[in-house]
Amino acid sequence: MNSLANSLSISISDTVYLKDPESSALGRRIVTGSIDLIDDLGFEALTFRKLGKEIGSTEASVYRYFENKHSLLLYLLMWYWGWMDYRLVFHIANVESAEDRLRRAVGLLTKEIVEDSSFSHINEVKLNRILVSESMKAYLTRQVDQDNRVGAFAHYKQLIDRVSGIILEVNPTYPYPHMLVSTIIEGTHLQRFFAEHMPRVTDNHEGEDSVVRFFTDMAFKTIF
Amino acid sequence: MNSLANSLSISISDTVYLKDPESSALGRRIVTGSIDLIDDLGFEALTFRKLGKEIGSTEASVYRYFENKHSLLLYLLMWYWGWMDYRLVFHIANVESAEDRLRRAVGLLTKEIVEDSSFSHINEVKLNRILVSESMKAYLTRQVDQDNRVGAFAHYKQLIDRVSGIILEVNPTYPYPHMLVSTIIEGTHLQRFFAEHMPRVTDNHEGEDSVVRFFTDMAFKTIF
DNA sequence: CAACTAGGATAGTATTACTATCATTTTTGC
DNA sequence: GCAAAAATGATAGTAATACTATCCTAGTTG
Repeated sequence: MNSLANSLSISISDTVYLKDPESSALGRRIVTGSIDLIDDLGFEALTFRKLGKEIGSTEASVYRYFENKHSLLLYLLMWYWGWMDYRLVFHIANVESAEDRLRRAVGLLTKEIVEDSSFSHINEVKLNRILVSESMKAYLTRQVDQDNRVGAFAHYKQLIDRVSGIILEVNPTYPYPHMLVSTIIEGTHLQRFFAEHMPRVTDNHEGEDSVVRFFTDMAFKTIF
Repeated sequence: MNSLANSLSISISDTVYLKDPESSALGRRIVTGSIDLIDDLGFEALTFRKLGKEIGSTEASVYRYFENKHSLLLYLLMWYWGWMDYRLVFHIANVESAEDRLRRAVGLLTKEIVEDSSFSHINEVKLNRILVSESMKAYLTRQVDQDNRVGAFAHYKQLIDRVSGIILEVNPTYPYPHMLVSTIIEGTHLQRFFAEHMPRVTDNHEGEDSVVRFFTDMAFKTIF
């Protein structure tokens, strides 16, 4: 997977950045550094001043790449969903049975990412953790319609569409495939957050990944 | 329901406020005004300066009731979940069959609130809208453990426990009742948000409330 | 080698999130 | 009905944040 991945890049709408961070070493340091800092301090506590310092650059330079930290977060999420969609395509390639493909897809969406593929300057383990606690803040804003219009959620929607398509292959009459998939995706993040911070509103059984189990079981029971 | 409700108040942990807003006219205006303003502008754009102005008071006075706007949001959410829990208890009282109780509970958790019961200075329709777009921001923070420790999520957890209990009555061996209930609650908010802003990741069929249908169907298929 | 570009250094502005102080009004206890 | 206490208003001040602007220097490109 490594060598292929090296020659492959995830397309990000140029509306979320001022200058493509892939186009320079500084840009890549901004992305890498922002992931480290958000993972460390949380998105709210991130400032471009701190980020500049972290990567041995300045506030002003960071502003040349991203309009503000909201756009930077959109960039990271867009990368993540593009990456997930790409992983999904590989993960279900050449699997004959639609049911098997669905099972694999749900597994991919719900499993925690514990290993950095290190195929880029982006640490996917950290980015996955950021998704859990920060991704909802990216769309639960007053700007969501505008962000949506310029394509910030394109990969996210595409991924959901792709899995919905598999659901419809398994049962063409199931009426809520998109709702089911978006519930699984966001529900996974939420349950992982709860497991860590509010265990009383979730369930965690030893010897299994309860999040994967719950959502897989739920999906297969629901669609029939 | 009105007269009973008048003599009944929802208990809010005194750790989320500096001075009980129920204890004075100004306090109640702060609460009412904050709901109006958050509904209008969004939580992010709320400032205590604006809120003071809105209610014909001052920034400093608002600060005498709440340490900051995060605490104010916790207060509103705590009230909401206390109110929902209270409604739930009435809604399922004297219903014999556990399955019926569960059906009613899921209905209550997933239906939109369209009518202000006007049994207090709190507008429940607006508050419900605030829940949809802002509630997750209240716990997806770095402070969540501290907020949790001082009881900010007590009503929320109690409500989830209550519904989980009904699920276990219906099927005592179902292993993920809390996960299911919290998924339904938060999933409802998310799907309502998506319906308005990102329709491609949800499903909405005419002539029905698809959110209620989806989650009810999902719950009953899942627990067996 | 001239011109352009990227990035660094620094300073400045408006807004925000408070905190402090003091005057005034309202409430309460007697 | 009055003195003491509490609540609120008015105003000012501070530190941090989220930018914007300017200017300088080091590459890089043609």
